[in-house]
Amino acid sequence: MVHRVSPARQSSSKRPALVAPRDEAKAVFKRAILEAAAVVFLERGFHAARIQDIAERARIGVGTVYNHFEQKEDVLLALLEEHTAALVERFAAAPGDGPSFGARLEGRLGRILAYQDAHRPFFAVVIDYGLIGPSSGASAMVLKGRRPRQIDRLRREVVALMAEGIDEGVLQPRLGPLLLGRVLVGVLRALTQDALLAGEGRAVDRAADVVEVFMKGSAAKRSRQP
Amino acid sequence: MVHRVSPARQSSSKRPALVAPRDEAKAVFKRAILEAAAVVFLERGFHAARIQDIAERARIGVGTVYNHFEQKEDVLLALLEEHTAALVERFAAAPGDGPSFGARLEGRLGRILAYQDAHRPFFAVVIDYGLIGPSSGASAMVLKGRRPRQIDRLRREVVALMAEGIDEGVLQPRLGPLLLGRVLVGVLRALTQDALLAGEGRAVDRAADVVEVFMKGSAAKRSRQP
Amino acid sequence: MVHRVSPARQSSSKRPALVAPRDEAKAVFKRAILEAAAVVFLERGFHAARIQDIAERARIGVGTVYNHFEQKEDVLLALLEEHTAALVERFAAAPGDGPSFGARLEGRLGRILAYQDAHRPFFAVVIDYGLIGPSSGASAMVLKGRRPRQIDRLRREVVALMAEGIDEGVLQPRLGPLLLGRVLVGVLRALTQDALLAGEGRAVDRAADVVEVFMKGSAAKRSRQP
Amino acid sequence: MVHRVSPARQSSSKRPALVAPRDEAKAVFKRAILEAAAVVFLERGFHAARIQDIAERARIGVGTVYNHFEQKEDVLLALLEEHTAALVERFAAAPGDGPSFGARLEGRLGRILAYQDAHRPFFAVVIDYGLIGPSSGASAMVLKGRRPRQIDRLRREVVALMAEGIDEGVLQPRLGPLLLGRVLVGVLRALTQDALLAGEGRAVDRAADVVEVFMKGSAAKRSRQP
DNA sequence: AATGAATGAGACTTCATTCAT
DNA sequence: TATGAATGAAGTCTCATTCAT
Repeated sequence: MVHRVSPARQSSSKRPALVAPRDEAKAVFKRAILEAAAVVFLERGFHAARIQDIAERARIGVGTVYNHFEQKEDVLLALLEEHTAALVERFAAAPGDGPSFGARLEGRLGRILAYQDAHRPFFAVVIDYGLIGPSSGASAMVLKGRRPRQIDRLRREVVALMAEGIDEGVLQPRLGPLLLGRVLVGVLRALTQDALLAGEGRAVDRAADVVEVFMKGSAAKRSRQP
Repeated sequence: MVHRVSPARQSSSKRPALVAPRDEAKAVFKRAILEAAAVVFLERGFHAARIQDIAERARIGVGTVYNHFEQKEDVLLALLEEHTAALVERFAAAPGDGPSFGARLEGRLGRILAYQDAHRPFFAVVIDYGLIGPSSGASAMVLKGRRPRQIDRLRREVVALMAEGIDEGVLQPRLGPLLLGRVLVGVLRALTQDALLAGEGRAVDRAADVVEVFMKGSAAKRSRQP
Repeated sequence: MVHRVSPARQSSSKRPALVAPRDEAKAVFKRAILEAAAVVFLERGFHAARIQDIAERARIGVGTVYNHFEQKEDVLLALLEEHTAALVERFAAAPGDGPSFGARLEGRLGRILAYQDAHRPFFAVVIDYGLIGPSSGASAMVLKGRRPRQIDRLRREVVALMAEGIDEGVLQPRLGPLLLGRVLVGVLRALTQDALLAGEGRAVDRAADVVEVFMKGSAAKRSRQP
Repeated sequence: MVHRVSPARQSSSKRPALVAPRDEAKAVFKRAILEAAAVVFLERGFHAARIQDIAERARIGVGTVYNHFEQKEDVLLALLEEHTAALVERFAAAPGDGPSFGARLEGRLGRILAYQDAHRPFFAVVIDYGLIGPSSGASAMVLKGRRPRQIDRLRREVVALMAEGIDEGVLQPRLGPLLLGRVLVGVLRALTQDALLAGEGRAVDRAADVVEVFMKGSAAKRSRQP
């Protein structure tokens, strides 16, 4: 019966001590749980993932997980919310993104993919459960009625960007922004997923490919992009 | 203890009575189970799907499922194999498919999507577990070591077609046939999935869109498509 | 779906046609079931023995078993009753058995062991469930409240014989007839069981050993046997 | 959902507090499970014994049984191993056992029977499954391939002792040590089993009877024991 | 009458969740 | 507060029994 003081920290906290030590410790545990959960959910899926698997990977006890989350479902939800919030942030337009739609898209996607590289296990989970909507009935079932707030935001951002593209005459209007968003995610998934699974290469290096395939594929008929 | 003579038949058998009654009955039950299973797997995912759900939807007893399949896993496997075999058949080149790569692709995809319209619940399952490979760790986990034969075949066919496209100079070689295959499936999924979930429209009507988006998106640099 | 006319007969009926053919056929099935059941009960025990195992070994359908016996338990009961009746018959005193207690015992046991050789699988079952009483709580549980009539008779016969031995001054009175009966069965089991399991040798050849060991072991203190 | 602190303790622990409390608690539960299991296996046999029966008798939850044993089968195995180890210990020759074979045998058996009195339910189980080998096909089936180590040891000890008796000229060589061992166990079982089932008397008081019956029954022809 | 597929009660086993330490 | 053993609800699977053929 080992009483560990703190969970395993692969990336130890580099946060300035602005937080009360107690809360910081709390945050450390929460982070460790979520990191472990991302890996386990990815490897086994939500249902096959046992709380014990998560606890073991986080090097903490099962009971501790329940000190931070009410139910298993909440771990997934927290995972989605936390990281999706980060994605929303990165997907926002940035000053240096260039004027053309393609350049803007590449900038935004690039930041997302950089984040993906830093948090691979999570990303696979988020693609499955959110991003543009649950990718399967199974995923939807796990979330039951709950609509994670950040995921909704991210989806709206993606759709809004697609609408921009249509308005600017670069994306073909026929498919509509929602479907275009799905196509974008489909291409993204296709081109970055194997890297994820195989564990080689960087997703961010595929940003240009994703943009090119998506843009050409979804270009408006007489697309003239300078 | 009610002894039902036959399971629910949503689409009653239109087969001529060329088969021995007993064997026919057996086939009827098996089919009913697989049809029910496709729906339940789609709605809840493999893990959350209870044998009882499947049995209830097929209007049979729980034990009956086990008269036809050794384990729950085998139901999924049989489902994948049976329908994927049909997909392989439809994905084969057909005489009237037209000469250009695009025309051939559209013909092949069209037949697949027509099949999808006839067997919607199944298709979502096959996309998740197979088509071009398990779409998530969860899916891979369910199949454990087992590699469904037909799914392997279908994947090889898709990849081979992509290779043809590259050889003919219509698809860009940089991504390679496997990645191109993933892109195709990604686009297919994106453009037909909502129809599946919403239950409206026909997937087959999207064939042209899928082909267009994919072909343009994956076109070789100096592609000259008449 | 094969419709067999009659079950496997290892030892086909050598009975004169004194019985109505219909009843004869019925008896043939019943016998086949009991023979198969003896083997299966021996190999796996009552609980682990599936009706299907019995049916398969008898080369008949499961349903047929239920045409002859109401429940699984009744198969065991019938098995015990039928063969135990035969044992009771053979255990009865016979004219040519010799005058001394030892000679009489050897005669009686010899006939029992000869029967055992002809019906090995059954004998192991009867030792477990009856002979002198259920040999374990498990066996008693299977029989629930039911006390097979013939087994009770056999037990009474054994005990009566032991009482004779005591009365004649050859068996020591201290243990009492019931315990002596148990000792006899214990020795019998010990000396014939391995032959049963290994399948070699004849139990009947052990009769003299059983009698010798039992008689010497249970002899009255100043036993003077001519 | 009641959380009991400790299982029923019929014989509360008389151990000095030398052990860490947690480990002690663990041992308490394991012991309670094994004690309960011995009774239930005795009363109903392995197959008819439900985990729930064992849990109820131990006054613990069903799941708790699985915290201590992987499968039902392992409960039986642990039961056999633990107690058989104790039997092996007691069956070993002891300094004060007297010189003659009979005296030595009586000493050894006496210790075994004293143990039996202290652990009646278990003893019946061990006679059924082990001691000198599985007493029925059913018992052998339950153990599948597994050969409990301690039971093998005990059997070897018994056989070795029989061989000693033969070598010393007190036991008749014709039957051989294995068969003699079986006879010994058969007599033992016969003379102590009813006490077990009826719950009256002490097995240890039968030691002399067992030895006498066995020794006289299995004596070498011209046995002259000083 | 024989057959074997259908049936569902019931048993084993897993695992989310609780709570004494 | 962290811990991990205890708990029982729930799911998979088996198999005695029924009954349409």
